Amino acid sequence: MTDYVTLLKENDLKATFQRISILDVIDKNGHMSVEDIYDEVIKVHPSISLATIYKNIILMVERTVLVEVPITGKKPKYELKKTDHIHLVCTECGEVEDKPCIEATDKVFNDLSTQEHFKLRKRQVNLYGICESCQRKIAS
Amino acid sequence: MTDYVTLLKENDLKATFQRISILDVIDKNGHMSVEDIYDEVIKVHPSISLATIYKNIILMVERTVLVEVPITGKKPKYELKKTDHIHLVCTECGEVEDKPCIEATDKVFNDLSTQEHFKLRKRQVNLYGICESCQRKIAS
DNA sequence: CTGGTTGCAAAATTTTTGCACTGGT
DNA sequence: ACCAGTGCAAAAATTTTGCAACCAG
Repeated sequence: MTDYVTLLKENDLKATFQRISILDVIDKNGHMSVEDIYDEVIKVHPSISLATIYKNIILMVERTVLVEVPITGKKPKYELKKTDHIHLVCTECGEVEDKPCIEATDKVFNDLSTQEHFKLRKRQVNLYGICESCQRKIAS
Repeated sequence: MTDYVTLLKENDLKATFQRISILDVIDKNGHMSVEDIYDEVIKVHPSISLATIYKNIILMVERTVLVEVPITGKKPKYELKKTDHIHLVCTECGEVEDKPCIEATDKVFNDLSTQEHFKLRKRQVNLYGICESCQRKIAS
């Protein structure tokens, strides 16, 4: 996915340089907080304002171009909308890695919802722990 | 669990009326934001300050007496530390319901972590949707 | 008693808003 | 050219901090 112009227009959003830049840095960096996004976008567009970042994130989340990923003890991060997946969150370095969903667990969650008469709309699985690279750093 | 005094002391926290009240309202109400907690505690302790709520939530989360539950698009909520469980989050009324974890999914998450050389510490499963009671309200 | 805790008020931080100007379509 | 979108500065909301008074152990 690199055609942000089309993506934006499909969602009735004008394809401004600011918006394209926001999508671009999120795509490159994976999972970013508002501050992270601002710090990166300002490099390619020095006059952008934080207010514009906020306004656009809110809009793009509403249109589900972006997805908010809430994380225990941290500011929420934002990622591009993609197929459902699991997050591995490293509590040492803060990195968030995506892993594909697993059919077995999806079925269990669907069954649980049915049983509870709960109309399931969205699954969110975060696994917190220490990533391989941080484990090495700690060991040494 | 009603012996908050012991719980606090076990965690090297003095058993003040403020802290006991915080634990008490969370136990009674289940999942609460900082504001929610303040609004309830002030009923039994009118002179409590928001700063005290903040300071104590931070402390109690550090000592894992409380657990932060981050929720998409909302302020985080806090719950008493208990055995692992799944959250059903109603996007209509905001209610959060606990459901026991399921061995099958836990095993899958453990296996995934092992395979990725990820040292798993904590699982967090939030299922977002519409609860039974809100479905009825919408239908009528 | 005494060190941890509280409550207040002030500061810092984060997020939202209003509005004149700009730029995409 | 029109109107959504931007950027600024100001306001609002949220969270943190410093400190004198207080109280649990």
